[in-house]
Amino acid sequence: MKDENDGLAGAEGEERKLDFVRQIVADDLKTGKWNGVVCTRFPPEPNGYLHIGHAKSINLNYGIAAEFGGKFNLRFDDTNPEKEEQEYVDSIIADVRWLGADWQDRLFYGSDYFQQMYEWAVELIKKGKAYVCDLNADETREYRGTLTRPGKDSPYRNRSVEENLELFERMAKGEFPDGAKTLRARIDMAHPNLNMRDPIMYRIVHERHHRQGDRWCIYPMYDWAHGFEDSIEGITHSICTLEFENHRPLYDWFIDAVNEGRTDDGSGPWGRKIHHPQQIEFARLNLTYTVMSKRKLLRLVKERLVRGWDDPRMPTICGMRRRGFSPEAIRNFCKLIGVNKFNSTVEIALLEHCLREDLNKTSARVMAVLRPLKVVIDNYPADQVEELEAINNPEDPSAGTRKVPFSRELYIEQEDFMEEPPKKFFRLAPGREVRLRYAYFITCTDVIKDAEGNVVELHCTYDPATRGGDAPDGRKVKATLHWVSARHARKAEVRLYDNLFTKENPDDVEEGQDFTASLNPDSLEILTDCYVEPALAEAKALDRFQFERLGYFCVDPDSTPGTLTFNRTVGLRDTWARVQQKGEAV
RNA sequence: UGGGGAAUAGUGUAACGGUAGCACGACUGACUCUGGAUCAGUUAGUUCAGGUUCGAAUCCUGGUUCCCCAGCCA
Repeated sequence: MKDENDGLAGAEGEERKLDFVRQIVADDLKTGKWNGVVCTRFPPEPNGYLHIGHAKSINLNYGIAAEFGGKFNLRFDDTNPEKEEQEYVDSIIADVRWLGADWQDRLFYGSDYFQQMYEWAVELIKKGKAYVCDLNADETREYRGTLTRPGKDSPYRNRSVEENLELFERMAKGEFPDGAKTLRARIDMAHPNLNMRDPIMYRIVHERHHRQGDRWCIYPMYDWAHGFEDSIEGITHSICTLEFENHRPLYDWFIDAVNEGRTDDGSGPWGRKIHHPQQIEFARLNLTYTVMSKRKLLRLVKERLVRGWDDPRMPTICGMRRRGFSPEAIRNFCKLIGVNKFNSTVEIALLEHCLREDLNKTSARVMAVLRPLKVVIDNYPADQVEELEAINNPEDPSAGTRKVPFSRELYIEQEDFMEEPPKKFFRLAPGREVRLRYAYFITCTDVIKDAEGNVVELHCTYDPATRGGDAPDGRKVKATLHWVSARHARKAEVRLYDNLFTKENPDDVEEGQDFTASLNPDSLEILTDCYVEPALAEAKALDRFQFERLGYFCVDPDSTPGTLTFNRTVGLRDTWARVQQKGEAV
């Protein structure tokens, strides 16, 4: 922790630029506002899977704790039994851990504080700051007024403390049906901030809670619960997203209401003051060509528009993991996008940059042919096999080398051959010589076609003097192709992914349509006739590789020794594809 | 129309009254046994109008635009 603390200054010793949240934390540390304590938290509601937007929050909160020598809590904000499930709790724990945030032994549940919250609610009633209201949901809305018109007081607003106490107790005992009564804060029905118009603190819900069982039938609302969850845990900086800015006055009001009549030494009538954290809001992450709201992601899953929460096209953490993302790539992305107070949309290209940057350094290279074209080396002995040495990772010499089998019949990529090549096409063509990576120079001598005129097989000759890939006479070739030996290759299925949506902003649709109208029909392409080099036979789920010249690939959990299955995480930067596109554009 | 926030290259983000910088993208070129990686370079910006100041992205005034709020969701 010490090192990272020192890391406030960059490696070169220059000041690291602090985002506005870190600036606040640094200032608080300087002024001693919290006596040198820093405590943050990530407070997900277990009603969905985590996505890349949550990763931004996790990295912010955990990063601050780590950098400033503080603590980081993982806390489930499980105050609504109707939406929350253990499945989500489990997935969130796994995802936060995978992302590398360490909460040590501080895994908490807001629902564990229900009794304390209940007692504070009783205290507010006694202080005349809360009342039981019999208005139903529709009436409550009517009484609330509108953005421009003030609300009006509930007819139940002036019940006596005794009556409120009795009614609230009976609510908690389960004497009333769902929705019959609420406990509300007595603030100001004419307040310009609607959140302050006597907000509901408790509602009646006869529903089994995933942790509390049937112990409660009244459940606290977010505004009432959240500040106390932070307070109880000693959170110093309660970091949340922009839409809660309007709720901050209420966050503060509730804690101040409890603290009224309390003192620092506990001498007053209500005892010792409770901790009052500072809420700070930042802008949530938006990414081009994807959606980030839980509601929309849930819809994609429920309507089977994707294969599930962990579909590799999803921006969920589990989807990205299955796609082949590394936590490091995601962390670095979060570092680059920064933190601010205004809505912005980050280009997916930046995420892909971070991905490639990490994968380039860490992925073992391997050869695979996605769309095979058979090549016969006519002058190579029919029963000969050579083991050629290949480098596992040019970016990491310690990764060593491996042997790749070479024989007379090979597969190369269909797109690496053109019968009538345009000027800028450097790869194989009739009469042209190219290099097979780590193997030999070959020259195309004959093209075999089927009845429709499709190229189905190539005949070539090889130059035995170029073994290993270098010509002793110093002659050069303009292209190096990847290949696999037909006899030794393993068959594989490869799933290619593209953006899930065709539009930068999927919500940019015509009247009457919704974001599903922007779904990309070509976001998944399954190739079943692929060949990979034999070294891959042992690959395990989630192992990451670079298929040379093609991109980064990851073993899908569906993969079995019999049917190897890979996901394309992201392609390599492809200069040739761009040259081609420009050619088409002209 | 009430209240709360916010505006810096195409995108994301710095500059805290003193030369508007960085990253991604795009485009050149060098190098290369991955048309990858790497390296060098080019491109392009302070929402607008006033004011204060020797000096304004930064301070002040006014305008414009965008986001959030009327769940017994979080």
